[in-house]
Amino acid sequence: MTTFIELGIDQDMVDQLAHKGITEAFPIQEQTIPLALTGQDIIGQAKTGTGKTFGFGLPLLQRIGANPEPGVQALVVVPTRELAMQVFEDLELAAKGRAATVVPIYGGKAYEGQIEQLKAGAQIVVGTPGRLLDLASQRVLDLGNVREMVLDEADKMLDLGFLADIEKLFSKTPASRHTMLFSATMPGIIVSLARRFMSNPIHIRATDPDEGAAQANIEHIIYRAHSLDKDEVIGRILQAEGRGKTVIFMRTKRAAARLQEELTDRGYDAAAVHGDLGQDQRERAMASFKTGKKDVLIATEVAARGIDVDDVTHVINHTVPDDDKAYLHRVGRTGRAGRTGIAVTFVDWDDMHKWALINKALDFGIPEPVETYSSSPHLFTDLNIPEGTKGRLKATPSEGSSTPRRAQRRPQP
DNA sequence: AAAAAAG
Repeated sequence: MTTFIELGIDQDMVDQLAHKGITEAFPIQEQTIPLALTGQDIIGQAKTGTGKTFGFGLPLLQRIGANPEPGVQALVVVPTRELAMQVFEDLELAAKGRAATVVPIYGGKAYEGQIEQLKAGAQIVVGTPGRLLDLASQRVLDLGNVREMVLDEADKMLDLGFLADIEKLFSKTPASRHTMLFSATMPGIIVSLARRFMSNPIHIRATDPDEGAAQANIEHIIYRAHSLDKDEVIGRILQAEGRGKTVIFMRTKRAAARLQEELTDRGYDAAAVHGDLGQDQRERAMASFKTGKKDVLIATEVAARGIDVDDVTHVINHTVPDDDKAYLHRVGRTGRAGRTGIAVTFVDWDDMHKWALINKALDFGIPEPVETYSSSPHLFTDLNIPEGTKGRLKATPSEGSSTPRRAQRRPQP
């Protein structure tokens, strides 16, 4: 085991982490922190839930120093507002004993408070591209003195939807800056593209090369969906013994809103987060899920990346995600920090090909879908969820019934 | 094609 002290992190930050029970460095942290401290540009790749945030966050904070001059010197860019909040909170925790201040900058919020914090001299900014550029063009955010720049979920940030904004942000910072890119997924084409913004980057992969792309501690269960009632199966999963928090991913905002209504009707108090909601609603939903006030979160792709919630035991893909990367990020909301998790994916008839591509890319080795599959070693048939298998799923009296069963509220622990 | 990200 390696301690953060051994990696070169200052005692005050180590103490703050220790208060939260974080004492041992993850492999990605062991590998990136010493290099990042020297100013080496880094592309850091490690599986979901294995400590990437502190892998860049600790060296970033340390290089900014405990008593930096006022003014923005570090910029962390992320793809969603909720992830901005979360990374902000992580950095703020580590920097608690320092004069350096961290500020979250993202849309959907009043400008006033953000502008005030910047004017007050905040040194470290965590934000989403739109609002960052907005404030930069208003001359409220000066990126001319940025020494440290990070793209979290870097492959997403360099994807078509974000690339133009990211280029603008880079162009407003000094070329001499220290640059770090982190993600669980880093396609070769993105790595090549990334070099344009970096100087002699080292690509660090904290993964066993022959281990496969998926998290080993997540069990993948694949249901052929065209002959089953998804609501029925979801109802059973929500009653599964030992179920903790559950995230249900939907393809569209409308579908997410509809399922929330449906589950509410059936007695499940589910939170929902998607882009049709106001920012205050989004934040309330995330908060109630994090605290456990609600243990089901219905989400669009907005919650697929980076979001770190303790005790998420199940992820349900209501439809097949776009590609293998999207699949990995979504299911990576469970099985974090060494825990185990279960990922259930419904494959509609129209999505069979999409699933086959994901199956191939991730090397799951699940045969061509004929019935219903689990990644291993269990082979399931439609709706025939084996009773007592690993105690994961509870058989229900309505099995085989054609009328949708009214789900019962799960007994509170 | 949808979602995300400024308003």
